[in-house]
Amino acid sequence: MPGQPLPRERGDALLDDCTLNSLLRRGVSEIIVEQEFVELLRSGKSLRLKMGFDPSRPDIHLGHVVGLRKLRRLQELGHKVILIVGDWTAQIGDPSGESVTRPMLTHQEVMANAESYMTQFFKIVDRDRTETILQSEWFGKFNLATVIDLTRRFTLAQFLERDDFARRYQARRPIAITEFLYPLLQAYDSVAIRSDVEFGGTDQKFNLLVGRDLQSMMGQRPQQCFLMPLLVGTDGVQKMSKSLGNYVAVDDAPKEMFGKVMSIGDGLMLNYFDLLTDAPPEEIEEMRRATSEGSVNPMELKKRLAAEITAQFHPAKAVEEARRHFERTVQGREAPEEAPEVRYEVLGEVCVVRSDGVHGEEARREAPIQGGLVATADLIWAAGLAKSKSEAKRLLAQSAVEIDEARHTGASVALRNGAVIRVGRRRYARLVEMDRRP
RNA sequence: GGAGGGGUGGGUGAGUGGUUUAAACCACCAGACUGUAAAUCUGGCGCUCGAAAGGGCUUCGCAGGUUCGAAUCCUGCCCCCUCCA
Repeated sequence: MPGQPLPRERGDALLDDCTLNSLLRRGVSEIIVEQEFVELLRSGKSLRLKMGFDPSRPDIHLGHVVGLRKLRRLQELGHKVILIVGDWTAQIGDPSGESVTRPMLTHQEVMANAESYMTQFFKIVDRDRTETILQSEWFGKFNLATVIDLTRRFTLAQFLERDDFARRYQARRPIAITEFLYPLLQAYDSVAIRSDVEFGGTDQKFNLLVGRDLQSMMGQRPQQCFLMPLLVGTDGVQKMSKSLGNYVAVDDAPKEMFGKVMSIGDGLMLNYFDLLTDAPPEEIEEMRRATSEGSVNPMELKKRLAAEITAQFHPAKAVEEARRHFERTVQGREAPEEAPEVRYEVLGEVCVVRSDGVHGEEARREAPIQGGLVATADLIWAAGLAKSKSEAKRLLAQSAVEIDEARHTGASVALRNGAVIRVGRRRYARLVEMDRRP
């Protein structure tokens, strides 16, 4: 139940062995230092849990959710999340992505991105137990002297230990000097907010450790580093990331979310159950057995997974709709209950089509009409179902086009108000003549 | 400052004058199959004109040049890497 405020009582009593065990094991890659972390939890003190984000990438996907769920659990135990808006680090670019130099963001853009990030963030994490701070609160006061003081504390050799840097250096790829500043700034954040525990994916290990070191250099108790496994993306190979296009966004519409989860390989399913749902371990074990025995259809399990994940971000009704939509269009190969509408009007020899297009932008395109028939490829392109006319022709040749549930390969077709065009498995458009509803 | 190496399609990466819209692999798209948008197999994967056959244009960091013809040769510029100082 996302967004629901939590009961206020502190949770020493809640910290039984079972809770603790799941906290330390499930969806965790490594805790540095685990023993200290457990002691902190048991101390009854409300901990300051640090989580940073880069406002140049305001999108949250399931890969982030693994960690956010963990934060939520800890909030339930009475701890507090400190969310840092990385308005300075964003200007450097996290070296782990091997990113190209990024354009500097204006303050306005940063705030807009932060806003959008937070509405997604608070779908999982409790807003009332979160404090949000901008890095500029402390870095705004920095000057060259402070920066020099910071850089003096670490050596090149130490930084080249970092996996990303080491690999790039070995591969003779460029590393900008500013990139060395990234871990330093992130580390200083920990000092500034007196972090008790910092959270991040395993690729953040180095940055988190620098924070730990810097805190102790500056006379603070070093933070614990809580590292979470990187979620494998829908391609089943690489980590989930927006730039690789293998992600399921927290903001995805229910149908899309459900479908994307269904598209993961069967082998990835149990991993997702483990990291992204509350399914008890015994049940996951049971699923593992059932699938390897072949006594259950993996598709049924995956539907359950898709439903459970979608339900974390959408109302139950929408989840049911998404499931029906999937069963209808993908399994049943039928037209969806409602295809997106594309408006058209006939003006003499051309058919003018207005659509939002497959790529989002509003477009007004024309397809020629001859003897009452429209050129099919042009129509598909005009309706935004193909990127170019060439692509539309290719799709036609590959018999990927259906009009009113009948395969269509002809070069031209009669225009009909209310006709449903389908291209491939997922692209649909319903033709609606302007000022007339079917 | 000096010496050398390199920049190829969304990615990795072949290709050193013509058969190159550029191998191969990945990603992606489509079809077949499947009670999954899994897996597997097959095909496709610059734009444009054409019903089609086929034609035109555009592409190998950027800009010029040599040549009947250039990703490939020459010149200048930009960027990256290595070594020396």
